[in-house]
Amino acid sequence: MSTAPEQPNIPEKFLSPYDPNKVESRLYAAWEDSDFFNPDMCVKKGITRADAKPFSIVLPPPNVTGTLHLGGALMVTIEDILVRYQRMRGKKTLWLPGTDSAAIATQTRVEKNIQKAEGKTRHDLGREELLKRISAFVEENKATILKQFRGMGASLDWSRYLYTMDEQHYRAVMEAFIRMYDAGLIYRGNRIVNWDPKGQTTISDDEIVHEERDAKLYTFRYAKDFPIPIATTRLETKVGDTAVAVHPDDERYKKFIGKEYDVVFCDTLIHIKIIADESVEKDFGTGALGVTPAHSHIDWEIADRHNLQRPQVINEYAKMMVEGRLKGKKVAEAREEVVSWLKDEGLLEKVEDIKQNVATAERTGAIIEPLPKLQWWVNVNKEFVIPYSDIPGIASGATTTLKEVMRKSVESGAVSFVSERYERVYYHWIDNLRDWCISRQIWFGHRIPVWYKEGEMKVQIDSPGAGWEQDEDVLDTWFSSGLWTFSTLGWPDKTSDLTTFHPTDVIESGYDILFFWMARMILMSGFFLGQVPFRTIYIHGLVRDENGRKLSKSLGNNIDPTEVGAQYGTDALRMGLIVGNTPGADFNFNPQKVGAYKKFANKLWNITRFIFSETEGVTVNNMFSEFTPDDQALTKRRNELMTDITRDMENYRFYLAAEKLYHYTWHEVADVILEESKTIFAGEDADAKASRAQFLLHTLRSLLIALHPFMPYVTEEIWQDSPFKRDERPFLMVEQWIE
RNA sequence: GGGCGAUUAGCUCAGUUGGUAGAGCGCCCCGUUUACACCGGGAUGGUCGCAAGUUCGAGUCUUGCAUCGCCCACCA
Repeated sequence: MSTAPEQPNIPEKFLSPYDPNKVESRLYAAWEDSDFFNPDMCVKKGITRADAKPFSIVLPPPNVTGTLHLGGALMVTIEDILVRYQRMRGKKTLWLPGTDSAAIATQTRVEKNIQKAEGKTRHDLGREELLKRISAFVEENKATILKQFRGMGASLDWSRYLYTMDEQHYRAVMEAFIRMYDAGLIYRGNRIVNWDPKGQTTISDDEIVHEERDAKLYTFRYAKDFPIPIATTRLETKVGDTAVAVHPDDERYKKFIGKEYDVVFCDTLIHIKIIADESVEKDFGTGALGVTPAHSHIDWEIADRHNLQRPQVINEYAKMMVEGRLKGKKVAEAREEVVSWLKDEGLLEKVEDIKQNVATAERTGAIIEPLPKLQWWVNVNKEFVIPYSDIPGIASGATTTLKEVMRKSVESGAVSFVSERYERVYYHWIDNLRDWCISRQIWFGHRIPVWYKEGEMKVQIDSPGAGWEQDEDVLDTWFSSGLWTFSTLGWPDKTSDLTTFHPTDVIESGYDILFFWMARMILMSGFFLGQVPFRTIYIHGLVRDENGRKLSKSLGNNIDPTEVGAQYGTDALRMGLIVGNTPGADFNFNPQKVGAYKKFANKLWNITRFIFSETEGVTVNNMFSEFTPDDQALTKRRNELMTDITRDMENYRFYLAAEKLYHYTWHEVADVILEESKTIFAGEDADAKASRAQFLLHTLRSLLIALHPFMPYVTEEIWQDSPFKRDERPFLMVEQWIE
């Protein structure tokens, strides 16, 4: 390599193109070793004032056994930009990392592995052995995701890292269950649940996806002398009917209301009462609804109102439980059997082809069987006294409900959305919220702290003694995730972290888990602390490919952010994910764009090389006041830009700030100002030279600072060999922001 | 059935409170190899989905329409 003799003091690294691969892991290690990711250390080392305003954000914990996908890379980028910016603003900044056990997903995967390798099911292994295997699997896999987050440049405080199955979080979950139970908000009840016959567990309403399928709508009578024909798609459930509901104003059926009939339907004796219920649609089907309380949510509610029997006729394996010709048949076969029986009896009046939305389990794809089960529930409508509340509109000591807590937290503005339109979606969701089923029939997770012995029940963490059996079920993963903003800070202990950093400032996540997670955090934080969990919700959209298609392995268009980062550099990847990405909207990711930002990193590198070589021997003078009129004008323009950028940062417009900085750097500084400077430096005017030298140095310094949240690596790498570096602040990462 | 969003250059998208339309990539021409070929200069390219309204002025606000997409909802 040639080292130009006329540039003796320029650090040699600037003479060859910027190479991210030579820089990134070294710099990340240096940052991490410095302890400046930890706000306490920043205070201790004099970087942050002890009385500085705190800024905190929790990382939505990724699946501990997962790998980083592009959506995750976007999440990390946005949050790191936010955090680096706030840290440079001088705030006591905490970004708290963690990983999630992802109970169902992880257990399913381990079970599958065992099935493949050993041909055994979890029941062959037993609970204890399975949990051991899962734990080993987690240990083996968790390093990957943590390494990938580091690779993105994430300035997370690893000293506070928490895994959802760690002791600290476990205690929080147990405590939460017990306190909610004591407050009367958690109850055990035999109620209709969404049962996943494949996964053999209950799932919540939010874990259901509706799929449109072709179905047949059958119109039939229970018996020859039954007065009202009814329509249904699920003939096999009709052996579980206990009523026929009609609309109270329906002239056709008014005269039958209150009458009761005993009929033998497909070998099963059923007792049908004709009832009137407002929920029945007069114009659909025959205007009469066969009520199957045990196997339909709506019918269950009707049964509540009319005090009906609720015989269960389908079991956990989606097979018929009745005697006779349907016995033991799967639901689909049973349906065919009922059809042929109806035909034989001359009871089938009509068969129509319709489109139907079928509820399926998001994870296993199985068709959901609604059936009654003894489960644990959180009552979202029951009143309780909130001992302490910071939530506007709910006073300390007031009587309220969890639903009201969720609504008021947002309505009052205590929690606000960066994209306002999500607020209405949120209210809509709350209004339709039913009691939350929190028990799951899997083994990996937080086991319900309830003990039984001879009909007695105790709610406590440890076994009450010999002969007591613990509840078999574990808690819904979202029950524990809902505590995340404060369990990570040490709750239920009254820690100084909790006082300092809660409520957190921002939660940042994709809209796919808005309700799963964010709404539940609001619920939990409101109940346990009387606080909102965060003040601002930043929702990012789905990352798609450049043609707007979803990224998926099966489509073959999956993009591994780690590979992209290795090819173009992490800074370029971050820019490619941010520029043009509006909060809340889906985003099409274009690898070519990332290529453009790789060039940009190099451009900045070369701007540095030029400026350093032209200002050889010049001392940076922050108080310099002898600017030429031209340089005064340029300084004014630069200052205005920085003010503008700061405003964008404060308002979460990172996509704009990044683009403006890009444009200014390349097309104003490099293309115009540097070209013009060549003439000045070649000329004779010493004052103009001195002025321009100071201007260029000040400008480079500003650019590095403003670009650092977006492109942390290249800016830090330049800074480390620049005259801007100060002894008391060894990294650009902890330098002060310029407004 | 209810709600939400989108429609801007060939492609993918920005455009923050209304003030003569922007970026990346692509395409064409020219130049440069002592900051940078991970380069520079220039050119081409848009009736901002359609229609009406408010305004001195509308991509931006209002209304209607069209097309596409998403979310919610168990018409059994």
